[in-house]
Amino acid sequence: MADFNQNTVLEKFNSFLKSEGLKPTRERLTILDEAISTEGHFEADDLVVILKKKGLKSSRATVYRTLDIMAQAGVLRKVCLGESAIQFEKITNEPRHDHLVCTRCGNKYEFDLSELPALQQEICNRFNFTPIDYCYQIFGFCSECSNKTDE
Amino acid sequence: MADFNQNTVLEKFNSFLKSEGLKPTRERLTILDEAISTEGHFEADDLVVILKKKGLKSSRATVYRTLDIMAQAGVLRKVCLGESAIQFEKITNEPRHDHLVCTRCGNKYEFDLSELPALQQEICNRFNFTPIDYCYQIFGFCSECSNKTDE
DNA sequence: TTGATTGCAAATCCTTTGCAGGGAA
DNA sequence: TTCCCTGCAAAGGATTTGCAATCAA
Repeated sequence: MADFNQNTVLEKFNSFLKSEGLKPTRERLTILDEAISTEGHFEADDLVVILKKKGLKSSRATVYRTLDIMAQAGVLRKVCLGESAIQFEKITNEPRHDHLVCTRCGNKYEFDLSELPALQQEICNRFNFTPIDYCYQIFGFCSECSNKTDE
Repeated sequence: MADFNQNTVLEKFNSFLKSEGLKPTRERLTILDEAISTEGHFEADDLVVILKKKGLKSSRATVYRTLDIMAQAGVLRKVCLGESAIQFEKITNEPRHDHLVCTRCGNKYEFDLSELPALQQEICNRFNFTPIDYCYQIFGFCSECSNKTDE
């Protein structure tokens, strides 16, 4: 189970829906549930497949539409990890981690740069910018792949 | 004109081509030239349009293929700025800047976080990871758009 | 009832690919 | 001659959209 309060997430989602005049339909709640019980990253199509496998019908269009709403609601965030499809991950209360992405084997390694929030806030202050989210990845070769390098 | 040595870039590109057994064709050099004389970000299609406007014919396929080679050669880098198309920007010797992206109006603001390289290197050392490039953006509302916020 | 929501299929957008003709060594 | 390159058009993958039927308040 998730390491953060699912009820809080549900409330957050519901209150966002209400504030936007949207309805908490069965499809939306099912997709929310599946999305936040997924560890790590996933893309829209992964969810379509999982839901289908579980016999919970939700059209691809609805999944896309709902993921978008969840991102706006601050329940999920979009991450760019060099894949062609958009990756999503749930937003938790844990300290935010970012990723080292090996461009050779595709493996991803999480790291936690504790200094980043403060530095980031400083920049935003300077620009009078209200940060909502950020995206930070380092691309390169992981230790295994560095050794295979033939140059 | 660019604020870095174009000859160096040309040499870099040419030597990459040679090392890969590729030819410095007229099309490739034209595309290189146009790409590195573009300030800021652009996407593949922008270049197609510009080249067409200048009467320099280059098919869309060749532009895509060449931009990819340039990225491999370390002449351009791909940036993810929340657009649907891949954005490119030239790699210069100037200190690397990153972006604040306003998700409301789409404006982008450059910032320079001087502490980042050292922190990043520290992380890479810890993972024995060889960094090639990174991607860092902060999304939110710019000062103008914050004021318009209706919530 | 009324407006929001869904699923489907078609449409779009960005990017890649297959292939035949053209070009440089 | 032998590869490498190009342009074209078709294919591809991800995402969005139009619309009629359906659902929730």
